[in-house]
Amino acid sequence: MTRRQEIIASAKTLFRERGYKSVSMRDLAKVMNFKAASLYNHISSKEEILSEITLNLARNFTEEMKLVKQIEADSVTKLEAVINHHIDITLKNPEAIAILNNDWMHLEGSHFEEFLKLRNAYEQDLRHIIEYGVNNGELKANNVEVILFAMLSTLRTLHSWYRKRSGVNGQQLKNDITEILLKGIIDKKHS
Amino acid sequence: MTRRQEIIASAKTLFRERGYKSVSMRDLAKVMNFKAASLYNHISSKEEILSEITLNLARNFTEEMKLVKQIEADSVTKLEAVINHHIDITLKNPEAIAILNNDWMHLEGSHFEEFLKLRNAYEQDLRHIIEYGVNNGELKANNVEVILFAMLSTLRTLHSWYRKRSGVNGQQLKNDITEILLKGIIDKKHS
DNA sequence: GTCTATAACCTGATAGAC
DNA sequence: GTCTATCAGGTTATAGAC
Repeated sequence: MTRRQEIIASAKTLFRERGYKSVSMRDLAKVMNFKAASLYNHISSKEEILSEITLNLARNFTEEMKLVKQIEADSVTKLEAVINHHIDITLKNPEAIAILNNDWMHLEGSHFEEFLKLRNAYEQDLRHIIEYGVNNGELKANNVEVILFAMLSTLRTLHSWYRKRSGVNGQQLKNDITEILLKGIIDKKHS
Repeated sequence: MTRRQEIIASAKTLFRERGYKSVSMRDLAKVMNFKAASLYNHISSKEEILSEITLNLARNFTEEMKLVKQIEADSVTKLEAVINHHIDITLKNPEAIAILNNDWMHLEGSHFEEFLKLRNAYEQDLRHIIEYGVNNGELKANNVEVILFAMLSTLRTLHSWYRKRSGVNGQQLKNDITEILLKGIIDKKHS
């Protein structure tokens, strides 16, 4: 692991814990056991650390969505694939997801623009999958935007819940979340 | 509206837009059309503004949950009431909810402690409603924690989605979200 | 109740010795 | 590649004139 990677790894922990704006370069240097000035031999600015963390993750999501779009399947199967990919990424990168959710607005210039582009494209792809399912009768004719929002809200904040109960079984989590999001929580066998 | 209330109203907009840590007292004074020092005739610290915004809202949620606990009804009816209350509060205070979600960790001392206490109690009350429903067969025997998390994630981030499509009908929103959270999105009539 | 001035400190980032 | 020293500016908050 290069020094640069170590810096980014430490930043992930601190940024997640206290927020990007509350962590100073001196704070970051302290946990690395050297001085703030030395950080600049490995990175060129604080914002570069933020963009490396968030844009790598956003590109990761974009790649996974590309795979989902390529499979030949119905809408529900594709939604299950999106959920599974999202959970896989969350279990591997909970800190980066938290930072992306909370601090993306502190990206600057072209980094900010690239992030918005990737996020909007991801949402648009998921919207199309849902619309397709509504149009062919797989999904209820609810407001597509509300379905999209409910799914993304749950998936995007999974990291915060997973943190409190780590050690949870990944496959079990996928099953539970897929069941709840797609089929709801009411037991039809009742009453 | 007192000057103090005007300051807090302006702070709600700025804190939501850029985050508590990124808004300086000079920024806040500027939109009020006076100087930073003058703010201190009406408030005693920046953190006091944050705590007023977030703790008032958290107490509001606690009161609504108290009403839900008092009604005599089954689990599903209580969950519907929680969803309706949450949506009502969101439509009235979208800025405060965003700030509470993103910046609660910047509360200090007793404010921080009170917030955690209120939030944990709210989650615990909701957990009990869900557990009751699972035990009497109303709800599926999914992981209670996953159900709790999925509901709260959706409700807590509703403000961000509502912002982009304001003017949405409140009752329609309640119906859609209740349907999706409780009954899922798959159309059982299909295949 | 708002102002100017300022205290005391923190911020990201750079220059240059070693 | 890490250090010390420092720049140029920003931060919350206070003192005291008006």
